[in-house]
Amino acid sequence: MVGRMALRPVARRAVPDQVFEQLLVEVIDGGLRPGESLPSERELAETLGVSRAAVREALQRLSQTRLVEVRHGGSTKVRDFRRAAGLDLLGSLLVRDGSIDPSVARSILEARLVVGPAVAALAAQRHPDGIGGQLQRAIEALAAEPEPVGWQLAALAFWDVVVDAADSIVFQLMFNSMRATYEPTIEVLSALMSGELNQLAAYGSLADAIVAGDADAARQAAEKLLTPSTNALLSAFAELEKPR
Amino acid sequence: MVGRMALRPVARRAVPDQVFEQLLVEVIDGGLRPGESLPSERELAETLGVSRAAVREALQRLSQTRLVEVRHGGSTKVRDFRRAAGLDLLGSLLVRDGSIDPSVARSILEARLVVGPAVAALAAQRHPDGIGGQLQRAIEALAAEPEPVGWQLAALAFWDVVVDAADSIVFQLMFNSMRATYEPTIEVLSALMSGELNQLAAYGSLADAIVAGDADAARQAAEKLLTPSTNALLSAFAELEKPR
DNA sequence: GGAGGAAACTGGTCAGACCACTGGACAATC
DNA sequence: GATTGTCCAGTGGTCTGACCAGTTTCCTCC
Repeated sequence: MVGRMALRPVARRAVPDQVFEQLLVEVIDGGLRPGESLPSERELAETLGVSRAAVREALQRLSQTRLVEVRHGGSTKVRDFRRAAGLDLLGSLLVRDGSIDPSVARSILEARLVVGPAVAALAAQRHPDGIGGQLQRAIEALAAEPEPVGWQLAALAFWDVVVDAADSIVFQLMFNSMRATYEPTIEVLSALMSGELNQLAAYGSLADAIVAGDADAARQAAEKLLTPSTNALLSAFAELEKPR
Repeated sequence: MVGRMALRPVARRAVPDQVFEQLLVEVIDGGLRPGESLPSERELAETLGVSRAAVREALQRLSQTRLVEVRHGGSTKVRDFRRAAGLDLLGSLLVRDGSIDPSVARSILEARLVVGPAVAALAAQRHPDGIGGQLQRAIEALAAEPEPVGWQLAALAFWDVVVDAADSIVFQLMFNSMRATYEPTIEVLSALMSGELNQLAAYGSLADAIVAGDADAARQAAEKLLTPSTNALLSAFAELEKPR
């Protein structure tokens, strides 16, 4: 029975995870430049004091993320992640050394402002059966949520319904990638956004437009919903980004 | 020295790749349903006649793709890939049994029509130094290209310049994911699009708008550039998608 | 100088062992 | 009777060391 001892779960990270992260940082921060060869697996294993299997696992993950290129018999080479990596790398780029990279955050907000309204319009265009009830329930959950973090999660759940209604696998997967990027930072960001987002009415308008099947209205409602928080955060991050 | 014998390189796929693909298909096609448990690694290894290391590598790749959830001590469970997987799964969804899934292709075209103009607008808004020359060279390469496949590659190179100019890491990574999805199918799709895309002038207008820094004009030029091929392919795929 | 080929790399795969964790069965306790 | 604690079988995590399969290097031989 723990009282107010403020105990945190012990972070017990897997060995290949640690190797992966070390190499990831090297690649992203430019310690290993594109075209450069990595040390051999045996060498890395010895250097890091882990088994070759662990190194292999890490390298293979880097390979799947398209950060390196592994060739049987040859040496493993670093790729240019800006030209090769997929959207799933975004999380690693957003959070660095435990803090948020403002330029990446800016980019995320920009993209959200483009994609959100488009998805809303598609959802309205298709407005599948039952969407009204789902949106209703999502909004009720939103209204009932006192905590900022819970509010963010409820907002994600709302958008989840919208994305699902849009019936577009690409936007669905994009949304998944974005959520995977966003969720780990939710504690930090929800604090910044807490004052901005209590605009239940805007969610209502968006839901109405989707149910009505009015694509243009849905697009506009989504823009209206996203613009305030986007601008607020954008200017906050622009401030941080100054020493560029 | 091989003459015209039409010999193809022997496909010598790595063992973990084959295991990965088998499990991937099971998950995507629903042979393994979300929440369901996979057989243990030892069991899979025996069933498939490979070492446990190979199975582990495949499972770990599935895990990174968020298709399964691996828990130390517990069993590995299938996730709902539609709700969890990232944009990098798109390639596996687009091409199935060697043929293209029309509903996925439709979704890609929709997304392209949304994101392309937005990226063009951003590129115009920022219009970095030297962008004019880069666009010029990309267009020249396009003009000089006789083959459909090479034309598609040159078009990708053009967009590469645009995306780079937009200075948005999110759109850059999205573009990378899309390109990774598209490139393997380029032989098939370039044939479908060959008649549609010889609109060099549209590329010119887009480049002009970007160089001029006119975001709205760039957005419109991009729409004008993408709309014809989008509609052509969309209706072609809609035809295929009928028996839904 | 060029072609061929050995040798010393590299990554790929396997086998088997042992560690660390989970979850359920079961006994001890209240 | 419900709760707590313990144990144990099964699962994934890691290591070792060996061998296979490609690449690259470089040296020999023509």
